[in-house]
Amino acid sequence: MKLSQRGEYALRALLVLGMSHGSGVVRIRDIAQQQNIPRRFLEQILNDLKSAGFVLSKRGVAGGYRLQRGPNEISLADIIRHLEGPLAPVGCVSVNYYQRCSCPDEGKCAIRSVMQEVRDAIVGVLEGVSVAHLCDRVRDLQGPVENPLDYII
Amino acid sequence: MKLSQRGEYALRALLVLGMSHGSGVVRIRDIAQQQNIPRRFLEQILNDLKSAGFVLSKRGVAGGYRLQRGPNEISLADIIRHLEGPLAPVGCVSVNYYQRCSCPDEGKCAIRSVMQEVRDAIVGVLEGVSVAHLCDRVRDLQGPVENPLDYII
DNA sequence: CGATACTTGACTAAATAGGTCGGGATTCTA
DNA sequence: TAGAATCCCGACCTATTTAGTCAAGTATCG
Repeated sequence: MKLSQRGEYALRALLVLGMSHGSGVVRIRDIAQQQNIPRRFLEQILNDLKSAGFVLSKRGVAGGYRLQRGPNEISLADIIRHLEGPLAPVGCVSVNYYQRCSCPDEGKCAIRSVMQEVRDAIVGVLEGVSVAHLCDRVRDLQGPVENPLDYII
Repeated sequence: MKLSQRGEYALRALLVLGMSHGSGVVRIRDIAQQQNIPRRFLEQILNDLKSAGFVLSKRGVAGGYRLQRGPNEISLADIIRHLEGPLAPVGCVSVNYYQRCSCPDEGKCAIRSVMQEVRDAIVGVLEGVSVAHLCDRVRDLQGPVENPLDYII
């Protein structure tokens, strides 16, 4: 599992939305400026997150984005699976994106058995962390601030 | 950490060499045929593994490849790091390929702290498995066979 | 109406993945 | 000592992915 730039931007954006969850929508421009993400690119990313059901948008003058579900209902595993595809290092041990490999018998493949362990280790971490958890970590690592947008993400 | 085709081929080749460690060299052609790897591509890969110090080669008529160090001295982490670069999902938590990211304070970055855990989980598995371990697994999963090249890898 | 935001789809440049190919250098053996 | 077998090396190629950019359109608010 490798996190692309796009993926990192998406996580940051979702974390921003998580931090200001409950207080209306946040504009693309604000997220982009604060997080130093190319605005046009972020538009594309948020659009994707929208059609995947992670966020909702509101158009027009007071428009912007907010989380669709509660921050505690979105795990990093879900997000990253949508953005980057399989969490597993090889297709033949992926649960959600399984792909048969060329070896004659998967049950007897030693490499596969190791990769299985790697997958489990990765998934174990990412399934256990939700956007809400991430927000908690932010608040733990930094003190309280006035504006949710002032947190370093 | 994602394993490319090239990386998978390399692991398979090293495992073949591990299985026949101690009984001379193995020809590229044999590995390629048995493992169904394009021969020319495998040449390239083994060459790379050679200059990285994982294998030795012998030229000429009875030539071929063998492991340079003992199978128990080569961890999957070492191999994959050489082949694919960082094991970590993002550069800013990589020990061997560290790369600063754009966030203003790494110590306060919540995303980074999660990625750190993912990295540790991955490395924990891969550092703990050597080529010798892989060979053991092969022998465990399959019975004993006459020719080391007959193992399914 | 007009300014402000999101929406949609097309486009592009650069890097990476997965190979292929030709010919050269060694080494064994007859 | 010729010739066959084997590894060695660098160049090349095509398709896909990555990281964006851009123009024009649609909804919303005051």
